[in-house]
Amino acid sequence: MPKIGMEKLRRRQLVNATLEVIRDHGVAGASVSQISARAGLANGMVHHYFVDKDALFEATFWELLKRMSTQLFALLKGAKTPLDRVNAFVEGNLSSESFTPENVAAWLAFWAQVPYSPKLQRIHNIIAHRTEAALFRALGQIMPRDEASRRARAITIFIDGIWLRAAVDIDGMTRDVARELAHEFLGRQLGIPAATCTRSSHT
Amino acid sequence: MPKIGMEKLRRRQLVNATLEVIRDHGVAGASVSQISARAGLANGMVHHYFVDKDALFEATFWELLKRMSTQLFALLKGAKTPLDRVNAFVEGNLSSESFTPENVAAWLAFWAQVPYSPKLQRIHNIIAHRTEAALFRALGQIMPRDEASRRARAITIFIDGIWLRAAVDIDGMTRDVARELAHEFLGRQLGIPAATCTRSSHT
Amino acid sequence: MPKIGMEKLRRRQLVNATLEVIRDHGVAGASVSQISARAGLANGMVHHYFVDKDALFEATFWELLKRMSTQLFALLKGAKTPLDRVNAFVEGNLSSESFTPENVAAWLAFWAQVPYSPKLQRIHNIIAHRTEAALFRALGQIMPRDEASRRARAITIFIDGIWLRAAVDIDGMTRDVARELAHEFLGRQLGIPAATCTRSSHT
Amino acid sequence: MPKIGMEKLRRRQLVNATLEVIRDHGVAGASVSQISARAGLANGMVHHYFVDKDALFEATFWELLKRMSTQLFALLKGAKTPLDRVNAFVEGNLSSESFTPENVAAWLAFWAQVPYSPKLQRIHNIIAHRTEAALFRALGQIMPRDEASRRARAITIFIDGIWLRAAVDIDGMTRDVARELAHEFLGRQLGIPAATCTRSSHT
DNA sequence: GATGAATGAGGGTTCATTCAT
DNA sequence: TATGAATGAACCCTCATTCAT
Repeated sequence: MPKIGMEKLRRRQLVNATLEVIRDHGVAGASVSQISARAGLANGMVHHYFVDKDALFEATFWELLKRMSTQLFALLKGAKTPLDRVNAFVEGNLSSESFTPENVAAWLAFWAQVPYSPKLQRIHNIIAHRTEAALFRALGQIMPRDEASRRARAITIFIDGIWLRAAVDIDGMTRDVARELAHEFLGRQLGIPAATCTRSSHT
Repeated sequence: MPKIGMEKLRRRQLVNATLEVIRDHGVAGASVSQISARAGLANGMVHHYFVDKDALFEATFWELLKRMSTQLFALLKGAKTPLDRVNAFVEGNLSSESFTPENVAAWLAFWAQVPYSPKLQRIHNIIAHRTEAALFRALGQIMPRDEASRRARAITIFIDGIWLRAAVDIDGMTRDVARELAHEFLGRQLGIPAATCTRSSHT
Repeated sequence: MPKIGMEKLRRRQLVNATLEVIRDHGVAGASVSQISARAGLANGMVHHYFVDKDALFEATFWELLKRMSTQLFALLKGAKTPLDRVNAFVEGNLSSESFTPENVAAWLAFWAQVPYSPKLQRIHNIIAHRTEAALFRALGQIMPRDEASRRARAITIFIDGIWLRAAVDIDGMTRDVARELAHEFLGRQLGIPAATCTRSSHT
Repeated sequence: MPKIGMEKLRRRQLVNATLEVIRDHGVAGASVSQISARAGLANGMVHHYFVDKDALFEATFWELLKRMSTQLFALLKGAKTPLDRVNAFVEGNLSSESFTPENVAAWLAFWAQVPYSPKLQRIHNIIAHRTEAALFRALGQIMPRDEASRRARAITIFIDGIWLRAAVDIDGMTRDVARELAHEFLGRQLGIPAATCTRSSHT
């Protein structure tokens, strides 16, 4: 009998190792040898479980987005009012599970690759659309549709900006600072004092 | 006889070629041979005028940021009122000289490298600080200092978000769309209807 | 309980798979994984039944030569006159069991390896000698010994040439063409019109 | 000024090294590192002068065929009578320049690859056709066309058989033996005593 | 100043082989 | 017996960098 159930474990190991290596050394430093070493596995294992280095990176991208959207949609589910849902959006995008140095670094790295990889582009489009749509639905209940659309866009852009900033200024852009900035921004977008919004946050 | 003035020309050629190659193939594809080929020069020229590939990239990052701030500070100079200056800030960051596919792509690429390169980090810090300070000075004339500081930060974050979006969605984020988004955002930040702000824009 | 008689079956499976893979992808493409996959077995089975990949190839070479000589010696046995035996020699070497794309491809592949593998060399020598000796004995009954020796050599060389041609020109060198060529050649070697020889062919 | 005219030299070095390595270790052992080491060059030089390992092998195949046909067509040119030309064909194919262990080994190696490489197949077809046509033209002057065609085929097959034999039995199949065999065969094909033919040989 | 030949480390990948199950 | 997970050497190839010219 062969070792069973290794696949899932190994794939997770490798994906996690990829995220760690990217965080520590950037995409340029994320070689197959570095990654497998970090995972505590032999060089060849990468190709035992992934057809390609690209496939590993793709899987890592998916994992990254799963981490983010899992949290996001969980919070969205628990939200009662439209306003709650909008707040959940911000909190989900800046939760302690999502907004980690690891995720931030990898996210930026992948983002920079998107224009040159049809595969990543596709994944990115799916997620970006899905996420913005969730926000749009929430906003659509408290304002006209086209207004909601424009505000949703602005909000996601701002949050992207926060992530971007966090990548280069990990000390200045802590999670708390990020959330404060986001909620204040949200308040202005919705015409509500920031304090009110922030109060409803949790985590 | 040594050709005088070649150095400046060659360096510019190589820097421009670097930007073009990054735009077309990403950082990963920006090899020394690709770059020198694009510049119409021999392979070895890169190391004749730069100690390193890193040095070339450094120079390219400088050039990139120079392109952006040149326009910005020119517009700032021409601005009369504080509000003009704030608008100039947005226009400068989204001018037709700055906001090109080439610059956007390279900017994101370098941004992703910043955390792993002290040199790039240093450059990035200098420029980021200088830019945000300019905005802060303008805002400081129409609101309290700490308020101005926070708003300046929010505005730069939002503009970064726009650039980021442009990098992956070059069709959806044209310069016109970008400017509209930025001015509307500005209006909310300053408590002024967007239309008013936008009207004062030029270029 | 150990399944009895598995060994023989498995070895045959693997040897056959090797021949098929070589036919389809060449020796270069005949990796252990390819072969075991083709045999419908797990990767590790090869080393369960053979010490080496080399050992598997060795066994495959034996099988190949066995296929060829089995047919040959069966036909020789049934031959009555010396001339029958000579004809049987040609027919045996070009029988429908021997002269298959699979065998031809593998035969050439192994032949090319012979000079670099003592093991294969030994096998090749044994078979080559045994085969040529059989032909020599038949010819020895109708001509002087040294004449018989030289003719035997020429005939085997010609038949090898036919196999070679078949390997690269499978369409031009069908079995029928091959047999016609061989019999005509035989006729000239024996000073007999080809037609006479050919007439005695069967299969 | 760069080192000029290196290309031709380097390519020749690499091609020769390839032939030597194939002779000594077989195709399987002809790795890029082995080849460049044998050529006294760095590993990377192969890809400086050839796009591929395949391209190097292709060039080597061409060189091989050039070596053979150069000699062949030189001899053909010097031949006066049709019979001379036929003899020249044999001598050309077994000349001391062509019929070397190096060439024999490489030729067999390439031949074994032909069925799996369209490129090699094409090259092979060109040469095979050209060579057989030369022989056919010579024979066509002393016998009916269809007869000439069949004999030409038989002769080339026999010579291929000799080369094949030489690959595995370098001691038994010296050039002298090969020539004797070929001329005797030729004699039978043309209905002329071998001695007559052989006498006209040189080198 | 300028070329591109040359180097060798490191990249991703394949593969024969071993071994725990 | 049989599996396929695991290893690590070796493969082909790319690349930044150096250097003779």
